[in-house]
Amino acid sequence: MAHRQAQQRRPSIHDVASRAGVSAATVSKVMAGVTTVKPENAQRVFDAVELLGYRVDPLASDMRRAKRRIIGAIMPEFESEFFGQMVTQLESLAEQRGYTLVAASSRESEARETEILARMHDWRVAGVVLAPVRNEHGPAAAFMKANGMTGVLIDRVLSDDAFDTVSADSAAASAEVARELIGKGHRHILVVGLGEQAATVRARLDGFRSTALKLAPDVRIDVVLAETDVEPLRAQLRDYFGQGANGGERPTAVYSLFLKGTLVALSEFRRRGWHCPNDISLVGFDDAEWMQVTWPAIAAVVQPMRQIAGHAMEALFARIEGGEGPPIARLEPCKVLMRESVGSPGNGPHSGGGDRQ
Amino acid sequence: MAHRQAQQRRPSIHDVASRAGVSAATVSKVMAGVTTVKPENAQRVFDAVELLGYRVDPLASDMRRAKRRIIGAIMPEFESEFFGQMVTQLESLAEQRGYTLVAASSRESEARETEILARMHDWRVAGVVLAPVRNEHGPAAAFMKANGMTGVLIDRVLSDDAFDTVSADSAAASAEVARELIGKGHRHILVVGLGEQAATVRARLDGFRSTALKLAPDVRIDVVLAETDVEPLRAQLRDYFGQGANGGERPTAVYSLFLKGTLVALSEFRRRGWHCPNDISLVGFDDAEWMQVTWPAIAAVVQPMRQIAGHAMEALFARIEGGEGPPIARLEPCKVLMRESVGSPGNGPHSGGGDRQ
DNA sequence: CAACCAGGAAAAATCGATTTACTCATTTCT
DNA sequence: AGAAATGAGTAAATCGATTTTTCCTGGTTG
Repeated sequence: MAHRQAQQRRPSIHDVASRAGVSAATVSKVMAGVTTVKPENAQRVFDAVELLGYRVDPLASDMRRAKRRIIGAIMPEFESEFFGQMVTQLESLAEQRGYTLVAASSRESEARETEILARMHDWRVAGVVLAPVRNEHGPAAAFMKANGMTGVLIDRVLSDDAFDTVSADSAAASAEVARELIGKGHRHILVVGLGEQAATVRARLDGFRSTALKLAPDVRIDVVLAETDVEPLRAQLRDYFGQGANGGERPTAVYSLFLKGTLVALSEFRRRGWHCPNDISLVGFDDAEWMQVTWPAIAAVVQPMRQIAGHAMEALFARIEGGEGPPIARLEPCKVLMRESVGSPGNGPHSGGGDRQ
Repeated sequence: MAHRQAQQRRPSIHDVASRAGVSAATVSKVMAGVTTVKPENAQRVFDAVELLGYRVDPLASDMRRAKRRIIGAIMPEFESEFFGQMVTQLESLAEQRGYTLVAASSRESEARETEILARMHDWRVAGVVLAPVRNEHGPAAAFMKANGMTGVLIDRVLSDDAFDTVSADSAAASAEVARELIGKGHRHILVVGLGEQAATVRARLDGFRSTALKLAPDVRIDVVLAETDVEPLRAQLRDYFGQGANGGERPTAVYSLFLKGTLVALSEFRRRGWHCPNDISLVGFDDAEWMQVTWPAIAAVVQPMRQIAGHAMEALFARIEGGEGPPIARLEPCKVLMRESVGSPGNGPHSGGGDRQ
């Protein structure tokens, strides 16, 4: 597949040693930057390294250490902007410290999560950044505990008695969304969510509800929560709106607790010919690039991805380097971007069916 | 960080061997499924493995092989649906064959691409799936050749003299887009693209242009291509439309050759208050989930992600297992989804400025 | 009965580094 | 001056497997 010459075995530390006329141990020291090597010998090693194109084999190098310079990252998915950026960021941070990031997708399955973790344990990774499918009480975190693994939990977690956690301050952000919606005059709001078990769903729901009720005790908050998958949620939402249309009662705003919910809500509005914000307002947790170019632009809660990634890695490396002390639970503040999809109720023509296009 | 008991060293093959009263070599054979072991001894090994919770250390296991059971994947980014799905899929396929996938993002930089490749070479990966930033003629592919690495090139490539390639049939898809747009009556079309050097950009442009000209020799095709980044493209597009507005001439349709271009086009339409498809039609290369829930739904070319991933891995493993023969260039057919963002020119009110919302 | 063969398992070499223990020289200190 | 400390370097052990080589034990064969 390439030049035969290039095919031959890569030079090992011994090749360099013999070329430089020193022992392998000396070469190892030079490569590690130890200063107790005679400059003359160091130079000969450098020359040999240059000549042979020698590079340390990280795998062999890691063999002797109990913890290898590998960080594992487990995300529920790679397909969304949020987790895509997260992996990119984590990779970059790991790399800065000379570690290799091995990322895996649990594909929203707790079973897979534990499998992947077991495999990472086999690799004797130095640490793991786990974004659990549900929350900090799942089998994955238990596995990590039982096996004495070092790790940080992020995103769908609140706090844990064994691991540091870093997540967005969902409750505060949701409270702000409530303030905005109540402030605009909404008194009948639907909250849409997926995965009742996800730590963040409850935080978001509670944060929203408590603030909304405090500001407007007469507010009506309906909740549609699906357990596991998006399609059931779509069906539930269809039912919900079907009933509401019959009774004549319809919420004037929808708050979706997660990205796919925003998509489902939008597609349901579409189906019924409702337009934002005239017929109904919409805010979603999680921002995406497309949300600012559509008509209307979709209001969204922006998670501080970089802060989450940064603090997660900081906490992780502190533990890897032996940091003691009780686990720390961090909450990073979000930004709420109010865009055109939010208006005041009754401010536009309340169309019953599609009329545009 | 966990039970002290769990903290202790993991059992090695020797621990199993002594527990089972056999040699390490025998344990190794049992683990590898070699049949020349007395059933009685095999059973004792199994028992010891069970008792100690032994698992093979993949790193140590890979030490002696020239090629390790690791596949490297280098993508230009992780943030888009396309590459996110690609990584997920590749990971799954690698895993099926007992390999670990190590993914890295080149962040659209050729320099980083080569750095990552060098690091993967250090790891002595068995093979690499490279989605190059530009095309198959970059420094990364050259590095792979020079170092005798095994690999497959995907996505922004056409064919190569050293590596198998797998990509979407951009030209054919673009031809179909041309047929659709010409068929709807469009005779002034703007094509928007990024990265003139990307193999696919030229293929898409040529495929579109040749078919459009064949069907309607009088068609006017304008092209706005930015070299490297999205922001310059936005500026160029702004200029383009600014001039067109002065001359009174404006394209009736836009074909974006890549996802971000579709976003830029949409946001430019937004800025000018143009609506799809009444004021202008839009088709983009690359589909995304949100495109079918917006108003209008955005027409898009869907890349056969699973096929690309599947054939890439097939080709890669064939080479890893020593497959010979000239490199194969595969083109996978795309699907074109014509959605509401495409209409016939002059079919709706040609608004000069925003009038809705 | 010696020679040969085969099955099964153990011993030893290997992969490519790091780290420990030890050896000489020099210095430094008492 | 003699002991202790320091500097610079090497041989060998080690990490945890795999693979090659060697060895042993019966059984068969000439």
